[in-house]
Amino acid sequence: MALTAKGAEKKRYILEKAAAVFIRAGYTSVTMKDIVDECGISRGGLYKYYSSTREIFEDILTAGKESDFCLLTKGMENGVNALHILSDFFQQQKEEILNVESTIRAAIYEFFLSHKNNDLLNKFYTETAAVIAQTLEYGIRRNEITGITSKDVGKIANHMIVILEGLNIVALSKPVSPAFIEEQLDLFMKNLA
Amino acid sequence: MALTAKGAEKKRYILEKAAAVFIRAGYTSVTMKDIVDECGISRGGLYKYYSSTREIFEDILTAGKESDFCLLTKGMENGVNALHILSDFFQQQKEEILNVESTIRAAIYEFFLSHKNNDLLNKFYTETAAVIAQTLEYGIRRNEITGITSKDVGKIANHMIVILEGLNIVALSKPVSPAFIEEQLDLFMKNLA
Amino acid sequence: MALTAKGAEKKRYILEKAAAVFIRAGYTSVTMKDIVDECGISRGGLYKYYSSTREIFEDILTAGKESDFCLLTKGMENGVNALHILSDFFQQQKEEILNVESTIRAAIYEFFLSHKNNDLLNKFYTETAAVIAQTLEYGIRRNEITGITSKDVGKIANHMIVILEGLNIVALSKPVSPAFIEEQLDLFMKNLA
Amino acid sequence: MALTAKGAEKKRYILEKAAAVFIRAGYTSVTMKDIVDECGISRGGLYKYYSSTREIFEDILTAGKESDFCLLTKGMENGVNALHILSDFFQQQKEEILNVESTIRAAIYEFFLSHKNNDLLNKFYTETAAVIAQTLEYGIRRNEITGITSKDVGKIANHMIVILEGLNIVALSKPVSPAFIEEQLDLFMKNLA
DNA sequence: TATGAATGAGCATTCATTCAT
DNA sequence: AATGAATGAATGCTCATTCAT
Repeated sequence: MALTAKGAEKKRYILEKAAAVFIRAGYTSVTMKDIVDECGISRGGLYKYYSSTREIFEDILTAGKESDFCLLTKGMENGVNALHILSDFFQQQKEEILNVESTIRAAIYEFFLSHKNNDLLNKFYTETAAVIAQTLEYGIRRNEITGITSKDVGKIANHMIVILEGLNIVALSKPVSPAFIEEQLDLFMKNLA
Repeated sequence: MALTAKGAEKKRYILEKAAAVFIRAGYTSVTMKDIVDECGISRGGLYKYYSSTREIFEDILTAGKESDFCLLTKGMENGVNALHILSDFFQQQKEEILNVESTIRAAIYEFFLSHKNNDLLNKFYTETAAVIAQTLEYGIRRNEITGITSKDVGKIANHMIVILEGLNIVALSKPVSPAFIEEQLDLFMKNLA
Repeated sequence: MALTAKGAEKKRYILEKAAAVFIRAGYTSVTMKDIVDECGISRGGLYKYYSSTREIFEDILTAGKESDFCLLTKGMENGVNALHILSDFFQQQKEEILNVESTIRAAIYEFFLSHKNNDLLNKFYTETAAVIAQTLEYGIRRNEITGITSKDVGKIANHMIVILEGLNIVALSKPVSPAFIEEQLDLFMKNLA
Repeated sequence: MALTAKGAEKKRYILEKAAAVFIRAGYTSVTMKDIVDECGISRGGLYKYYSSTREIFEDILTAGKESDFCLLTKGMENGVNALHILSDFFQQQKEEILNVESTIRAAIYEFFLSHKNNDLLNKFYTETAAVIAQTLEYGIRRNEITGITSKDVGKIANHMIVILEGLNIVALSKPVSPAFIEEQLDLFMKNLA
């Protein structure tokens, strides 16, 4: 049965409330009841739309995707200097890492660790790497990035993902300072200059 | 009550079997029953030694510690060339990352994500960073590492941890090739030369 | 969450069935399973309303209160002769003592013995003593009770409770005859004449 | 198998330690493990002598019996004034009631309430009543007790038991003052004068 | 549609009891 | 005899899931 407009709205409402739960409590420990309570609806009402926390979480991920690297695509569309684009992107990532405790990131790791045969994270990495690579190519083309050649962009894009993931994990193990993150990102930037 | 020799042996047996379960199934989904079944003992028999999967897991972590960076300490004790030490260490890390699916690493991430106020991982990072920093100092002192000065070793040691953690996470999201890992580690090595 | 009318009815049903179990089996040995079985509902169904036998038992006590001394308050309200009121009250107590094996009294003693820091029984004694004292005052005021003065009512009211409790305990240890109880209550009555 | 002298000694040791446990924790909640721990022996060691807490408790009761009314029998043997004997007995009972929290009395009630078809308490009451009755007869014979005649001694002896039991129960529900107990016992004494 | 009471499968946990050493 | 590790039956308790209203 196709969802009516009203149904789609209800789903959005559920995702929004559920996201708050996942941010607060992580992934594994969240029960359908937790989400029912947060939404203020009935069990039956929730089950009409979703039959597991997994389904809900996957929908949250799908809905929230793109937003991460739209800074990059928008920047290229607007012809912004590649180094500025990357700098803005890093700034955004830094903010996220500093506030990692109040983002859904921990839940995402839990989710993907507890569903081994899941390639959502893999897809996300591949897509992000592609957009970063595009940005690098864009910067090389415009002579704004000179430290690397076209053949290295894949490697460097992956390096960036590796470093950002590493920073997130470390930040989840203990609060980190802005200086720590800047230092680490600077080490990456040295690859480009 | 102090454990008898026999009791200690039984504990070791339980840890070994439980580790197999955690490697196979991660952390959160593992139940006391799973471990009971794997051990081939009775419920009461397990509870005599451990009262929760958390307790068991923490004991596994404690027992398995140190082993990770003993390559570094041993190398320095034996006066090995710093670059060789690091190279060996990378080789070891590479192997672990390639086989991350059959190590307990995924369970460790799950464990630490589901017990937020836990600083085991934090401690582990701090200790590892310290040993890496020592190794870098050692290399600088011996003129084997020339690309960095003493004041950078902390930053670089942390960078290494960030990259290794990032690689592990990425490797958990999809199988990665040896080439991929080498490529990424080489980017790190460029900082030292 | 406030209970719906239906929920309140279910609770009453559970209390009724549970009371039968407590009367039959006492307090300590009763399990949630016993009550589940008696109610003919599921475990989860019971746990929705109560999470322990203790909670259930406390609700039974709360629900069943007052009834014991309403004979006294009603009598005074209706201007009945004090000695008649007491006589009726004794009659009621006698019946209860004779049938103590099929009342919840044994369970009450068990309950209160196994939860030491519980002042439900204490409260019950205090309240009962107060109503008895009121009745005695009432009788003295009306010149129906002449053997004691106002200053003795507290002592005598307590004496009554002591004797009633003693009779209950003795009756629980072996079946007693109506004559035995009458004899003992008469010894108390001699204090009033 | 008859117990050796050594076995009998071990049993006495177990009973002594177990009594401490029952005084501290009541009857129902005590497990064989609690007693094993208190005795500092092995499970097997305990099971060699006793196979349940019930058996142990019954042995404690049997061993401790007589002591309660030996004051009465001794008094008569020594030709003490009946009113003095009773006064001493009351004094003893008062002490026990005041310290009821640190005696085995609560455990006794729990024990007898949780084993309905048990006539130990009944027997105890019958025996105590008999000795009290003897003491009353003795006092009547010696013209020390004048308020009652021989035909009332049974009734009065039972009354005494009823009041003592009532006092114990009330004292278990809340700490009582010496004055409270004296007051109540005085009301009883008025029957004799 | 929406509700939330009811279900029962499944894991957690405790203890009396046994038995190889 | 004494030990205490091991057993497993029994109960506690939670949740995903269903379904009558």
